[in-house]
Amino acid sequence: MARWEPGTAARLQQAAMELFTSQGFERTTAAEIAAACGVTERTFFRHFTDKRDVLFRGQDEFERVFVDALDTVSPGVTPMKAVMTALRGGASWFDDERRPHSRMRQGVIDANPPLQERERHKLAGLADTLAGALRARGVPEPAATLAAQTGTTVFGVAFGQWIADGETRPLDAIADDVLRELTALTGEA
Amino acid sequence: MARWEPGTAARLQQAAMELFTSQGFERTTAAEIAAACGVTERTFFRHFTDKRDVLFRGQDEFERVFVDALDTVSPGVTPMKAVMTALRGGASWFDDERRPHSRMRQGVIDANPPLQERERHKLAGLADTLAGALRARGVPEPAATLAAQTGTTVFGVAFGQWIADGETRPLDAIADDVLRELTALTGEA
DNA sequence: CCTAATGATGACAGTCGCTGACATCAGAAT
DNA sequence: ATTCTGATGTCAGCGACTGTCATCATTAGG
Repeated sequence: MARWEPGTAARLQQAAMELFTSQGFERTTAAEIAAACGVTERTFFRHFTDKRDVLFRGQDEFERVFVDALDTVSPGVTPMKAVMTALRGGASWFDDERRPHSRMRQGVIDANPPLQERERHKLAGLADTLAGALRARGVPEPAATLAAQTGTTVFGVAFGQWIADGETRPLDAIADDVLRELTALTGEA
Repeated sequence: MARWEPGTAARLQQAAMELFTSQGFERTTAAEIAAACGVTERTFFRHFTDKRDVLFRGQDEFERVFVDALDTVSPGVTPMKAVMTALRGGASWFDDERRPHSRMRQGVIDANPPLQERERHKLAGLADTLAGALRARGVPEPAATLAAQTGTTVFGVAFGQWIADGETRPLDAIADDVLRELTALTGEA
């Protein structure tokens, strides 16, 4: 038997979610989250780089799903098609079982500006990662950045729809629709 | 004659730019910036909501240039064309005289992750504002958000090119080129 | 000309986010 | 049995940021 309960990080994440939900992000201290798990504030900051990070861990793994999907695409495919394949790969990570949790999580983020700022930063980081992967495939700039950013835009809009009340379609299907809409929009200009 | 030197906020911004440039963002304290202008730390935080804000003030005015340009567009124009008009309006704000200052400023931001995060947040805020203006014009969702976000993507890429070394073309011309590239990309998918 | 309202600032205490340094101690490795 | 490892506790401390009250030159009003 271990000296400490395992999964401290996961328990801290869950405690943070509950506390942020019940009393808000600003009015929840890191020490409070830690105490809820029976550890000290110092331990909290050993698991997470800052207070916002507690809701965004696992993103690295999340990014890898996108990149792995992109790597399966044969070299000749156009950048946007490659990005859309990456998106569908990432979308598969958000299966129907995950939808309720994603809804709650997004509720917390939407209610707290500092968390929105972090989320946008993470999404931008995904775009940077995808752009780098495209450049590694030989896509020149600015096409690589444009395709990657456009892809994350599509993903973000589709995700917002996916967690909307009453929505039941899978994320990848929504993303396809959103891309069609965007293609129509740019085609008009 | 005024009791205090006027333009305290502007002097704080300039002092902050110099200190961030010479010794970095993290290793510059708010008290230090304030002292460089002969005021107290408390006064610094009366002018700026937080330390990062000192480099991002004036954005509200900056956003209005975009929206004002959008408002000049006649109602029947397609969303993307309307957004591109807004972009050209915003681009006119960055005239050639402003380019050296923008280059320095971007250098500081690129060197400091916390500032990058704030910049992305501000750019996202511009997208939200534009999307709202589009909805006010009768553009439905998700077209409004897509057009607005795509527009800011184009603007961001064009801006990055505009401040690149040796670049001399005006921002609006670059933005037009970037949009053409993006249209070509989406047309392939 | 006197007086009161204004408004940017100083002074100060305090909370909280976050870090560095060192000690602790159960279990794994040797 | 001893050493090593690694997650944790403890503690001191800095810096970001806020609430509160006092100050005082300027300005508006009488």
